[in-house]
Amino acid sequence: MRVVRLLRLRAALTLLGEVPRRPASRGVPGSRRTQKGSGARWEKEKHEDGVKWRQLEHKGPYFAPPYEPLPDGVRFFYEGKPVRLSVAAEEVATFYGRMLGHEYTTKEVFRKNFFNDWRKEMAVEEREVIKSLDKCDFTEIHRYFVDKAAARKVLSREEKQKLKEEAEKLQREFGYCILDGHQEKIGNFKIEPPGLFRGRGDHPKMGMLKRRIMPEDVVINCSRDSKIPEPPAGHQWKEVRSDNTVTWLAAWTESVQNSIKYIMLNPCSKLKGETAWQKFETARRLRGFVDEIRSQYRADWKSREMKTRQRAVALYFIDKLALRAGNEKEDGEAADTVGCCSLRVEHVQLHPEADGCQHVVEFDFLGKDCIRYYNRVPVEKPVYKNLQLFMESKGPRDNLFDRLTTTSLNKHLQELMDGLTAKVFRTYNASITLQEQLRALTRAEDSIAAKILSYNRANRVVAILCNHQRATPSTFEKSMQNLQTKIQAKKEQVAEARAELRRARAEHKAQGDGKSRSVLEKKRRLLEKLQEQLAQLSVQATDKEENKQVALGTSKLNYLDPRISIAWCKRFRVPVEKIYSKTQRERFAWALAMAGEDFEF
DNA sequence: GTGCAGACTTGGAAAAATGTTC
DNA sequence: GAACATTTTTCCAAGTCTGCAC
Repeated sequence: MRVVRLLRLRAALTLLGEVPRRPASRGVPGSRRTQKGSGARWEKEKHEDGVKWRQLEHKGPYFAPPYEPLPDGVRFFYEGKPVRLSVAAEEVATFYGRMLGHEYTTKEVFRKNFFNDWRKEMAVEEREVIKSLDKCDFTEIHRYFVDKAAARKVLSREEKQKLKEEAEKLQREFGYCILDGHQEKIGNFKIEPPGLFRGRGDHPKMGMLKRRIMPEDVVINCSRDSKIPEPPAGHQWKEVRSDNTVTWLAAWTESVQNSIKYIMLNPCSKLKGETAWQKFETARRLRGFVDEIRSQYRADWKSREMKTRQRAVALYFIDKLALRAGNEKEDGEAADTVGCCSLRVEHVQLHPEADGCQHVVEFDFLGKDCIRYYNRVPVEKPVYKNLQLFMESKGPRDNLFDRLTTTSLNKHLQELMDGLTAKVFRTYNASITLQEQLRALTRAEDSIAAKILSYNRANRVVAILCNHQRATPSTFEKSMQNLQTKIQAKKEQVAEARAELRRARAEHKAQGDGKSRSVLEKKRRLLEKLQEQLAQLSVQATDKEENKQVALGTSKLNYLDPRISIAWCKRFRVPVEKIYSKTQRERFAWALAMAGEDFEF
């Protein structure tokens, strides 16, 4: 079902993609064209190459509170008998216990990894006893956490207020830093608490123990002359360094994948805002190059070199289908997912004819986060022929583009345009699509609600292009039904109001006095109001249905140049709060400061 | 080229906050 | 003002891409 829906929406998208593109109007960061008001905060500050700051001062990260042992009444059972666990073993048991209702705990890999790591935390005697997860009973632990969550929900107003104030205090104390003389918000000032690793899809490491991070694991980054953050009492930092070519404040190595995690600034900070702005400027710059790049890769489909042909076909997919680059992954370390360059023969099927089109390529693979990408696309004949060639005498597990890597692809792109990489195409195509869609869908005479539907639809076209999917919300059916009930009720009200208006009209005709006239006017206004409400409700229903399995957030936050949306709001008199929430407006402060209603991507 | 570490962006799910209805 | 629905924010996993060593 989902696949069919996406396919249909994609077909519509392809059609709209045929609309001729308007010539680029190029704006340079800081140029008059793109700016309105001073935007001074967003003038690029002159740091030499690679330097991110002159001054960085902060309080260090906030650590998860120490483990609180379970109360005596909450027991763990093994083979039906209560077993008292050591604190270390109990803590890890609670990580599993609190997840009992979750699907993860039904997965064999998760269970196996958890049990394996749990046993490492046990004392020798515990290990002697606890030998099989199937004989473990965590239900009391689970219930304890469920009750605890429920108790939090029913706290009194005062108690809730107190908790809120405590959180705010924490935010004030650890949530900000000073960067080059300005106070900036930190994105994630809390060190990740210990728990069980929740890898997505068929992740081979799911269920493994994510160790508790101690100050001794943490590297602090701050300026030499600043007040060095105090480690928690009785502890010390792994290292304190002063590296102003990076933006992170603190870092540690996570125990499951052995990768580095960072404390970084919030997206509303100047530093993050500037990089986002730069990213969109690079994508805008691509507008001026894209025609030539397209003609070049088309020419390269006929190259004598296999490597060049593969690169040209891959680039075509990246451009046309907004596929990700697809870096190589170590097998066994993560779920088996692919992007463009790592596609295997088994991920594509060639159809000489399908859906009434010639040369159809069927893609079916798991992309980032194990989200399935399924698409059937008619391609140009040389692409089709090349794919046949690339697949010749290969097994299903072989790489489709065996002569291509993301590094070589990006090296090539860099030669075509300064700063160009595979991902820029995603940004470029997402933003240009939003702009085109808004132009095609918005009508100036529409109501605000209808304009917002148009905006969401434009946003949705982009999300579908980028394959941003979500699980259907669990409450979807029910809430849809509620909405339908509401619509039905409103329809009845409208019918009733219409009848009343008819009666009032007759009454006025008969009486012809001022009183009946004012009644008539009142009835007319009522009908209008109800009709408007009905229209709004049905718009809501349409939007909801179309959005069932599409996630709009990622494209909105990462791929769509906010200046396009802001300009649209200004042009069509839609309050920007209808499009961006408070945090989103803070994140896009740079764009709000500079985009006028005539901004063009 | 290839492998790896590091730094940063992008991603959906889950939790929390807020709004609506009875 | 409780119960439920919806929206917003937080969380942290999973990508991209660069630079360096060999």
